[in-house]
Amino acid sequence: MTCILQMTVLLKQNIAKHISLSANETQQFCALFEQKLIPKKSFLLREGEICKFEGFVTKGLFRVYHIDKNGFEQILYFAIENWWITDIDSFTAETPSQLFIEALEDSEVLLISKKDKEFAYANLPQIEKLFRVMTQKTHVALQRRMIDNLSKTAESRYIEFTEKYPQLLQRLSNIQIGAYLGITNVFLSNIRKKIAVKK
Amino acid sequence: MTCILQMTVLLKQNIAKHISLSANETQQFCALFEQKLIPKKSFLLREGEICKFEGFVTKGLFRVYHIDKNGFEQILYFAIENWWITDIDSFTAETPSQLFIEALEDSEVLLISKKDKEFAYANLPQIEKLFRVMTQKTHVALQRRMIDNLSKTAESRYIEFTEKYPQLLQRLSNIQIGAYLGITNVFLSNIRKKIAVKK
DNA sequence: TTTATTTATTAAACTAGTTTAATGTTTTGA
DNA sequence: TCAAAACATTAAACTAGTTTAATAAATAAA
Repeated sequence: MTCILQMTVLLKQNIAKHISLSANETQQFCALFEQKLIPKKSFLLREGEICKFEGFVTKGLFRVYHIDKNGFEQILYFAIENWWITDIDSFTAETPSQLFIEALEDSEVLLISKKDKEFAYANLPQIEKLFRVMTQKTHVALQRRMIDNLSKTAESRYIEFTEKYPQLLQRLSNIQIGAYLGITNVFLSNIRKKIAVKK
Repeated sequence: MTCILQMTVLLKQNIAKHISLSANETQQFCALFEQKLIPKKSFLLREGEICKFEGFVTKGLFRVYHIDKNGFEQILYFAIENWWITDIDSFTAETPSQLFIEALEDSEVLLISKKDKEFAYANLPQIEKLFRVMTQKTHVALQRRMIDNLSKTAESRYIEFTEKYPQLLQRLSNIQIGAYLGITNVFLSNIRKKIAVKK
């Protein structure tokens, strides 16, 4: 387990990537987080629960996914070190979540509660900007993914995934990658074979 | 053409749906918008341009879409009265847009420039919250659409579209609806026939 | 009002991706 | 370290959705 001071270094760096925030405000904001260890295969959130946190991953790997009425899983996103995780819908509206958040590796996160986040919005004016900017960036990325899913074949989506997230590729099974791309692992096997033959 | 005072009523109502803002601040913010008429089939934004505005639709209908390298169109969203339109990526990063925004009917929008929006962020503290909250809601909606596209057949996506946006259905061609759902208009015809037979 | 253009429908051949199932491989856990 | 479970691969039959093309219907333009 990493020491909490060391972990907030990552968080502070991440904040600085989005906005410029005084050392004092940064310190006050980071003090609102608490560390939690999530062992592999355990859940930070399950469908039906109300999401009480917003999290920043400092170690490990999570998947955020939905299970449809036929029992198939769709992965909304993966989160490794330096990524944020939450069910933004359940967190803000305080409604039961339709998502699962599961650790795929032994993981560590910094969590902030809804109450403390509201405290930050009320008392640290720049925090509102931080989350506006971050949500915008996340939204732009999802818009691009939406367009890709509407227009590209599974093969080119897979190739682009391998180019965009090479570090994730090593850490994920084909089943997980398929659930992100929207295809079965069987078809992903075919794609991989086809690509291998080409080379 | 509607009078500008009348149009800002819609804008004020829309703001009030997201946050509570004093009459004074509402007034100051709304004064930053200017009205523009966009005739049917003309463009508010074209690929390659830098998006200089954020817009609020007070009349008419727009589509925000991308054209892929094979010349096919993917519709990111439609916007009718009370919807906001922009290319958030191009607007914030000031990079060339990959999107087109086209009026499908004679339309009216209230536009705010980047400079005036930054003025609002700097001087009207609640405006930061307004756009954080709106971006969050938009993002939640896109997350749901993403999951639907990963898990549901075109037929059920079409049925859900007709249930969710009955007022849009009347105003759009099958070609537009198909480009939103990610299917060809030929296949959409098949779906419509199949549904009609069922009834 | 007539003509040109866009849109919707249908059919038929095709392709991308699924399903089921069998087999071998890797990982996990007691 | 051994057995069980999870994962990856392959094949074969199948289905959802595309492509091309022809025809009819609706809309727009002159």
